[in-house]
Amino acid sequence: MTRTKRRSICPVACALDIFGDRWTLLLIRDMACGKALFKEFAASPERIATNILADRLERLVAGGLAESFVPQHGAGRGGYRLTAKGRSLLPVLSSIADWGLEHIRGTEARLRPTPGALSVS
Amino acid sequence: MTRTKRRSICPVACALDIFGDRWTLLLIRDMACGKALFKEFAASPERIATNILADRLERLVAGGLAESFVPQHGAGRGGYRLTAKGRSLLPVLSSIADWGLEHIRGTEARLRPTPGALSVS
DNA sequence: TACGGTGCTTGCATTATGCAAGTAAAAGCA
DNA sequence: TGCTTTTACTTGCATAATGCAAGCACCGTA
Repeated sequence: MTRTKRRSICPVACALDIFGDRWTLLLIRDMACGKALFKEFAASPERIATNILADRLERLVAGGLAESFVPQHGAGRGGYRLTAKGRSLLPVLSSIADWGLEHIRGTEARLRPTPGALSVS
Repeated sequence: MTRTKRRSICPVACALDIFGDRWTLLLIRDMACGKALFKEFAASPERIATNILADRLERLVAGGLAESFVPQHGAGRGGYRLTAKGRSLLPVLSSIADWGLEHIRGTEARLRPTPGALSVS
């Protein structure tokens, strides 16, 4: 995916150029659930490859959907978190989860958005 | 994408294995807008390659999201149309369109679902 | 029966993905 | 302080997906 020139003026087509792949929305999901560290994303059950993970984190930051942060008081590692724009994707995520739960046998809603991860810290 | 074995029990991950690419939801969009013929999909502004189009139509049918049909009275060509399962993706499509319209500059809602294409003919 | 349009398939180059391994820096521990 | 472990990536390479251009068979029309 080159993702440089837009394919049309359709909001769906343009949106899919941003998150129309198998991993991006899963990272948004993880961040919405409070995950922030590289190793936490890598430990998700889907087992994203680390090179893809690094690539997607970079794209998310470049696209303004996520941002990297370092803790103010120097304690612990930094990480990635959703921006307001990234959080605005939660209705999309929710509608997809609803569809999956209803139409794909064997799926379960394990991960739930954590209020803490969604508030502006 | 092998799409054979599921990555996890997460409804989002499983759903993305079905339509998590840059083309599938655009075909759902086109069908929802009343398009049915190969050439109509191929003529959409995003200009999907014909081999990808054939592949996606096959996957949509295999996944039960669309079905091919031939007109009863022999007049005209056949085509593809959404099944009930395919139509159930419209809320997902709608939430993505809403997000795109709000967050991607220059996008416009040109295509609108046609009631005729969504009714059980 | 020639002809154009439609619905594909095929070949090939480019790009994305997946897997395994490697590496530099930070964190933890003695 | 020095050593080890963990973390956050990067790199190399094989495989799969995508994109582009042709080609080809079938149908309807003339």
